Amino acid sequence: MTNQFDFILFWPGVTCCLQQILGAMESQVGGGPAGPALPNGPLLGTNGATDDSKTNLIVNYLPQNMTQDEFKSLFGSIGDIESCKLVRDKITGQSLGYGFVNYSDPNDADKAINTLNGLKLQTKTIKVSYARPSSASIRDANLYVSGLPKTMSQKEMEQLFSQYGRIITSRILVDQVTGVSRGVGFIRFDKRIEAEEAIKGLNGQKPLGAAEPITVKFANNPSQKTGQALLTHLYQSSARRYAGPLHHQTQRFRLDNLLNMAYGVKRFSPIAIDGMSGLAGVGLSGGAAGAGWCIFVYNLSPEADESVLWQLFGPFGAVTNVKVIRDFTTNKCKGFGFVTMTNYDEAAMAIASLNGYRLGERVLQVSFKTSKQHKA
DNA sequence: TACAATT
Repeated sequence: MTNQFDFILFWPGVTCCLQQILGAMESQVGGGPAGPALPNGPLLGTNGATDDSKTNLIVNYLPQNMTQDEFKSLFGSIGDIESCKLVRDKITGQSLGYGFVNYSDPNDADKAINTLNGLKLQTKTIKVSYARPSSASIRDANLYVSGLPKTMSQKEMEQLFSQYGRIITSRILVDQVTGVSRGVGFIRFDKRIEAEEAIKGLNGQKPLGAAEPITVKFANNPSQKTGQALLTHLYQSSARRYAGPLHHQTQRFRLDNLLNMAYGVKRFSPIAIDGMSGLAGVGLSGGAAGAGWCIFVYNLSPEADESVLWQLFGPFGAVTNVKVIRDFTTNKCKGFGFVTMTNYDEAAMAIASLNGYRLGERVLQVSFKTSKQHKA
């Protein structure tokens, strides 16, 4: 593997070759964080001073499964490496998606930026740039921002935050299909104190003439996640659960549904009558899973997962998306979730049937999602 | 307990 890299990287069209080689590496959602600069084997001179500013690089957005050896091989193809480090989670050893490379020759560092920055590896486009000197003052300077107006661009967000300090990276998360903003983003400042000031100044504030205030807080660091939560997350990501005791219930729902239709239950579609004028504020929406009716499901147990929502709503018709809202730290369900259904009639039927339904010890409350809680 | 979002 290492030799393959060394050989192929001498040739033009490196991107294509690399993608073939790395194609076997498993794709993984979630980008690498723009990590804080970390000590990278500093070599202290006799005067005790070190200047790595022209040789030490930070590499962001590496594919999740790239190994230390592959990392070293890729960047070692440019020139002699003084040291390099793929940053990994302390507990699990998983790559955090970024690393550092310190070249012997500043010219090679420059060459690495010109050659490898923007290189596409699997689903990622890697970023290669000079690393800032390691310092406590630049740690924990990453902010998570939510409630942004959907129309706000990354540039506009930067303009809003730039009054508090130097921005190192920023990002607005977008719907993968439509490309529309999800109203959530990240801002990494150069200094932690700048991030603190931005929280003081902007958290709970309305940008420009925005209708709603934004939330600004320190971003959670994936490496701070507990090992248990991480394992739970990995398990939930890959496991496909099958219904146990729930199965007979879904069969009953399906039967109810068929009976209702067979006996001509009134199927009122406001769309056909008044063009949705009576439905302002309810859950018709576009989204990653396509347009549909978003349903709010309340009183789920902390252990609830997506499969229960599929099981409950699937029998009523086309379900394009389900989501259990979890606490980011504990991975426990926060008590509610969302279901998107394509057709109004089927969504209405599901709501009418499932609202008040007892699931285990809990009575579900099911309704169309409202855009704002204070609205009726 | 009541309407998300974590690169």
